[in-house]
Amino acid sequence: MALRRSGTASPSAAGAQPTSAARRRASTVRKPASARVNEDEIYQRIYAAVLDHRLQPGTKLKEVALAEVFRANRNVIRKVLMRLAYNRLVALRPNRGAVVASPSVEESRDLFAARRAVEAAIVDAVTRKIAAPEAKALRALTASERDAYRRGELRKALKLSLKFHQQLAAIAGNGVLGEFLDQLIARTPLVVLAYRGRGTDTACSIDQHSQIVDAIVGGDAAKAVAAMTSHLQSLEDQLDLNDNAETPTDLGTLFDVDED
Amino acid sequence: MALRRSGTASPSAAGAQPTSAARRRASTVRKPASARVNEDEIYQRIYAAVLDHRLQPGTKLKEVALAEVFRANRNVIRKVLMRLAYNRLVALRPNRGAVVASPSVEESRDLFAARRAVEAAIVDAVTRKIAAPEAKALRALTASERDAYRRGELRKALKLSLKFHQQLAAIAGNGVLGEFLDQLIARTPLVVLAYRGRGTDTACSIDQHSQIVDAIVGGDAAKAVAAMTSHLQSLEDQLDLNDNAETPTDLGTLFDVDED
DNA sequence: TAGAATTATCTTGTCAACAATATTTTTGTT
DNA sequence: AACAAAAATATTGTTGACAAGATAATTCTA
Repeated sequence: MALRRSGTASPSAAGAQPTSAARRRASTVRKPASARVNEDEIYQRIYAAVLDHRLQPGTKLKEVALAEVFRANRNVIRKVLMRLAYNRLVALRPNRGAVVASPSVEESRDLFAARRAVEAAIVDAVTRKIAAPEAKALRALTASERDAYRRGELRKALKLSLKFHQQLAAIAGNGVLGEFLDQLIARTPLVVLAYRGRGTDTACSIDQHSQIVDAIVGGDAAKAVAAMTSHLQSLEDQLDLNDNAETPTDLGTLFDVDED
Repeated sequence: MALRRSGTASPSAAGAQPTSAARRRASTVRKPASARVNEDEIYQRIYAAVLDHRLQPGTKLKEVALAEVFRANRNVIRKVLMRLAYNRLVALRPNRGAVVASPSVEESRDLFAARRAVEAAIVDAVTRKIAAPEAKALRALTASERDAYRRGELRKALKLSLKFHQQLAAIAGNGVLGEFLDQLIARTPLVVLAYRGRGTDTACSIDQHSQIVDAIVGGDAAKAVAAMTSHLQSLEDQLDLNDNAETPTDLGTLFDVDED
């Protein structure tokens, strides 16, 4: 039997085996199928929402609600939630659904300790194998990072800061450590968000990045590792242990999906 | 006291209760639905099959076949495959299904390098915070490990060897690093299997474990880290770069599910 | 007969209904 | 009125069917 490429024909004309009671929704409202969002975009959207503080820790992420918002199937939502759970951005409780993760103090400390371990190894490897063009690229990266910060483009500066760490991992060339760093980077913002002190800003990190590059191009692996370690330590030191108030957000029109 | 994480680090739902309505299949299949395997067990079963060389790298893992073998739904199989893919034991190609992963030489090297980085950090932390009872437990572990090896119980010895590394992670108390180690440990056997030289055995590792413990209880962090690093290095050095022949196995009665 | 295009089959991806569990609301008792 | 039990609702988990895509087989042409 040939497969018909008949697009999205409505299955109302299925006269052969209408055994199921699926036709109850046959005459229901038909949304003009505006913007169907695919899996990766849903992931990014929810992730960004968590990072933008629009979804606070503890917020329940109900499958049907998300499915309706993104015009996606519940199956897709479920997959996305599993991915988010894998990165510890949401907690998946059996039979009780998903909630935005609220990392504990201990977990936060562990996270930074892990970053120190992983990024120390990365910097060590980079120092041993870096070539001239790569060093130049690192310099350019820190330069544009500083530039963005001076212009007040904090969002861009933060993005470039992330890219700096990822670029180091790329130069190191260890795929496994690179994956680990990706995981750590994905989890870090939630921790920072949960425990940041009021007066915190990311100013200092830029100079520290430059110092790391200096040590790397200088060929001093121990110094480079130390620079990276203290950099991450200073980031952790900016964190606080105050109460994290929970004000459960409604996720109705939270995502700016064009809802007609 | 050992803080014990859940066996394999996985964000998936753990509580699968067999309270399902299995009676509905009474008329469909002639045989009375013998052994329905739950998600975790399926994971372990496939994982063991990969490690036991019954499923060679490159073997396609078809969803329906697995579902029939394990008397499970395709959805469950899919979830298991996602977990396996997350641990890089299978490769998940879009629209083309899952195959048992065949780690490259480069990936294998990266894996061991990552293990050195992660376990170095673990050993360092252990050395700084270890207490008397924990040290005693480590001693006992290496002792029983040596015992098992001398008795020729290689399987048990290998298991205890794994436990040694995990025990260190537990003592270190860093959950994030512990998760990473779990991932690395899960991936290691496949690499060893793919690239092991013929004359390789795990004899030497036992003495090295003792040396690591010696350095730890001696309070010499640098020495302990060096011992762990060289231990892992020696494991990697036993690997080979020969051709890995692929003889695709049929997964028919490969799993010893009681198929009546 | 070899190779390419087409058809057929197989496999994964998507979907909506159904079942089971958790949560909320209501009702009854003290 | 407050607490507890029970019903009602809501949410997650599971299942089978259908659609889309990929692989294998076949046919057609040179």
